[in-house]
Amino acid sequence: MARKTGSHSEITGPRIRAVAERLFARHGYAAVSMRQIAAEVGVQAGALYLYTPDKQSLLADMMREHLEGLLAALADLPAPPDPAEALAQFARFHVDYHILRPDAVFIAYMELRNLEPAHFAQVEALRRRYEDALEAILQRGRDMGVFSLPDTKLATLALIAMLTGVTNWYREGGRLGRAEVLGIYADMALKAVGAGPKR
Amino acid sequence: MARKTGSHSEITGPRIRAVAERLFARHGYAAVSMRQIAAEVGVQAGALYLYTPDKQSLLADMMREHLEGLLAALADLPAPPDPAEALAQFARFHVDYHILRPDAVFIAYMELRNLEPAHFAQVEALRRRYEDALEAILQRGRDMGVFSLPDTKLATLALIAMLTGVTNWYREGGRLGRAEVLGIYADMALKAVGAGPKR
DNA sequence: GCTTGAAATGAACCCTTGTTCAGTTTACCG
DNA sequence: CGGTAAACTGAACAAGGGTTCATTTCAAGC
Repeated sequence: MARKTGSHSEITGPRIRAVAERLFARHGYAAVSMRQIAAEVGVQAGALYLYTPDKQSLLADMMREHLEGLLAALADLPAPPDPAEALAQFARFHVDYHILRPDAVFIAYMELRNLEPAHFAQVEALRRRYEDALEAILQRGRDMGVFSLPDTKLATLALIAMLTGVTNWYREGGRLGRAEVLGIYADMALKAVGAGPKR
Repeated sequence: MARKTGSHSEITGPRIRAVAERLFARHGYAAVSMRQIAAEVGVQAGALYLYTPDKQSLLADMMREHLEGLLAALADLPAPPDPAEALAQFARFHVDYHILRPDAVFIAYMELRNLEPAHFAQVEALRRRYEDALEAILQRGRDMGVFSLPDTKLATLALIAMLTGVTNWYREGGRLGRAEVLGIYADMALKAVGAGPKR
């Protein structure tokens, strides 16, 4: 039988993913070598291949899992009937989720170009599904006359860019607290689409 | 004397920068080799070193020049007394400038991590100056009571992220024209800070 | 305690990297 | 037309890349 206590496989596997995520985010996928990852994990480079078929899969799996987690968390939210409330909830959710995972977010948005076509298509489809969720909210708000939007697709991308930008500067323990930041971004999002902030 | 007509140096130099810009934007600095650049220019790798001391300088110069151009263009704008007008002008300017140079923009925002500390400091200072220009507009609008902003620094970064996001999707000849896009972004920016769109 | 097999080593594989440089080409100047 | 210097080649360098694999380690189960 497989070993249990004392076995390292259940520790090394996740550690590789964690280290790779941090290094990829910090220096970029192409700039990080398998030997660097191995060194930080405390293992030889060859050992990495017990946990991943190759470097590319390490990246692709990481991105896919991040986006699947994001979509799953989004699906767990209630669906408020009021579009303004739905948008405020989305904005808070998005900022909060991204603030807590800056490395994964950065990689998912920046390393798309380093994916082979097959992996790229998978990841892009997931991202598209997420954007569609926001666009549906905007569409409904516009149909109900509470949002004023010349173009919902453009607004979707503009809002996501604005909200995701939080990862560029937010640091835990900084000048602004997390709750505060969520509120400000949600307000800006609501105002940007022509709805008053939720009180 | 130096040759003039027939000399390639005044052609090869700019071509190297142009090719490098496109490749860095497409694949990332670390993923592009000097041999790839040379091949696209139609020259041997060694010849690149007649025009740049090393690969790192190629990147750093590119980023510095982009940001200097951005700041110079910004400085050429008039300074409208009305904050809302100033913000609308800034938004239009930012989107327009970025739409026309997607590769340079992408590199300036994404390859910061690949700069050596000395180059990084220079580039970061330029970017900071640009952000400060927008923050000054927001600050003045808030002081005059026409913008409602809990935090001007956060708003600055949120707006820049939103506006810069245009490079993620805008393509010349697409569904929306450039003028149209400028207008929509400017409106969203104004609304986001609590000012009505300029008419 | 001995066997077993998963976990990890460490050396090797071949390829590509950034960079250098002695030598060749080329087109202008005098 | 010959000399000159700029522009470029092409081969070499040492270092590091991703990946493989025969071998060693060692805790778990009998």
